[in-house]
Amino acid sequence: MGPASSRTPRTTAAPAGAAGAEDPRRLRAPDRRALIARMILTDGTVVVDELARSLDVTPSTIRRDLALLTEQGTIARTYGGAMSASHTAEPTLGQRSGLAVAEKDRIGRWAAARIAQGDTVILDAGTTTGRLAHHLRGRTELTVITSGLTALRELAEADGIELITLAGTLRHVSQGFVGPLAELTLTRLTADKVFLGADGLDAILGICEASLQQTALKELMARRGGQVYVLADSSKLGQSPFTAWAPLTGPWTLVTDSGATDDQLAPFRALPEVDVVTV
Amino acid sequence: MGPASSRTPRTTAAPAGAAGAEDPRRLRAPDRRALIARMILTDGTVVVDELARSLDVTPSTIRRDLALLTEQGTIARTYGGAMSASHTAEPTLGQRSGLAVAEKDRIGRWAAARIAQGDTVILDAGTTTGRLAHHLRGRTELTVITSGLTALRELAEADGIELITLAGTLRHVSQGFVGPLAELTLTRLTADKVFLGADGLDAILGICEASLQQTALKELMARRGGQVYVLADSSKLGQSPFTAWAPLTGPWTLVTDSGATDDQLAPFRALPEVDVVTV
DNA sequence: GCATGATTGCACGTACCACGCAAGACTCTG
DNA sequence: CAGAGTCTTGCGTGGTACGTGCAATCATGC
Repeated sequence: MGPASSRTPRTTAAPAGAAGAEDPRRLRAPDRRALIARMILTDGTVVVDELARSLDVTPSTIRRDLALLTEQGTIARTYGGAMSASHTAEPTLGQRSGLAVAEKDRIGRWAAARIAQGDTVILDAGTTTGRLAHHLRGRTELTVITSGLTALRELAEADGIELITLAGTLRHVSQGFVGPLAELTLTRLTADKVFLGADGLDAILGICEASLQQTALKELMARRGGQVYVLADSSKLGQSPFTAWAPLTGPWTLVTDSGATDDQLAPFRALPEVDVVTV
Repeated sequence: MGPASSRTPRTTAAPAGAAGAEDPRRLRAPDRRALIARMILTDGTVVVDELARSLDVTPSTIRRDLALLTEQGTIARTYGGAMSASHTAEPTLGQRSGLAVAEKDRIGRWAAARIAQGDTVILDAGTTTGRLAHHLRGRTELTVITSGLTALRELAEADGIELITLAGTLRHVSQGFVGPLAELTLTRLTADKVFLGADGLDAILGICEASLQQTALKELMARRGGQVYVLADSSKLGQSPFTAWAPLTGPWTLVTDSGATDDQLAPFRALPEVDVVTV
């Protein structure tokens, strides 16, 4: 069409109706974006063309807005529009959980593969067990008992999973529930498999944590489950950052990443009751 | 890597391992679709081209699969791929939280103002109590006991608040914990104030919920707290959407929005032990 | 009142998508 | 064991949405 047609359409009448009343002032950009975000949050889904019509801007502008909101993490684009996006924002979570994301994810994936249909499992609090929980989404006929808010978040929408939380007081730093109430709840439950996290791990001393509340709970968890798995990326092995310890008595399996050195693994391999797995 | 490789990749080796054995038979269509569905549920997001490569079929086939799954409601298409669609299809919490947001927020704000420093409060599950929790962020010297995941999320990072969760099984639709474990935990706790939500509210019958587990827990909560507040926007008053009821025996306070009609409020005002507040 | 920055509409090239068609694979039946 | 029917897949075509550069317009601050 007219290449010189740069005539401002700004004051032209709106395409649909409202012939007499010209638009006094449209929504400003930030307000419009906020409105779009709210529409998506409440309606769940929006369509680009409809937004363009109802807000009286071109689809290009809507696309730009949606791109902005997407980058911001509020929403997710679909083919002709956008939708709400609560649990798609992985990069933020990944960044926050910080170190060794890939390793934790590999460990979590391997552990998830150990869990069979019909199993009841206990998931400790922590980012690694959170990754494990992530890989359980979509599974069915599974009972998950957890004291971790991360795992809880991952599985909150997983309809196929029976999700049981322990009671307790929230440790904000570790996003997990601890204390007498958590232990009380555990006395009413057992599980097929237990997956424990660790701030530090020593072959003789066991699991190292920042507080006795945490170690006490881990000890109890280990006793309430059949098989015990300790998920710890290689940066944790041989470390003792704190002074509270949870000794591991029965047989258990150490799951770590392939970045672990032989020096790190040797003390664990020397133990007869410990199985060592690197992924 | 194949540049213009339109050669049938049918017999190319599988990407991982099994070098010698040529692919005897790829995944069957239903299996492939189930696998795609699970990948989307666990990973949150997939890309058409990657799926095509990893499953060794053309993008067309993947698109067809995704179209099928979309129609089935399992997933949602995005521009170059697909993502999980848990809340778009289902009228669970997403839509419900969309209703009367402003009212719920006003009610939550008012309730938050009732809570003093040093208080211990019980927060029921639900969106309205979630708003209440939202307005407690930043407060200090406060103990919050809750059975709701929404409140838990709001206060997970609130360092100043001692946050205690009840144990229990998660009801995915209401995002709250219920069951014997929740009740067990409550027997170890009391609070100064209790804030209950409601799916429906009747002056005589009490609080209406979808399950007896919920009503049983609400009853117990009411008994474990000093003052009892029921937070219910005006759309809930006089409604009985379900058949499970939690009667309210002692004195309590109804907190609703100013949209409530006199007809709705009259039955409650007639009760001597009930205080009615509109915000 | 003027300059600067943000915002918007338009145009263009690219990528993705839906549909139809024909060949191949699998299953069921006689 | 053979043949027919059904399902599935790969490819081609037309259509649509997408993202971005560019120029004009509007809002804001001095």
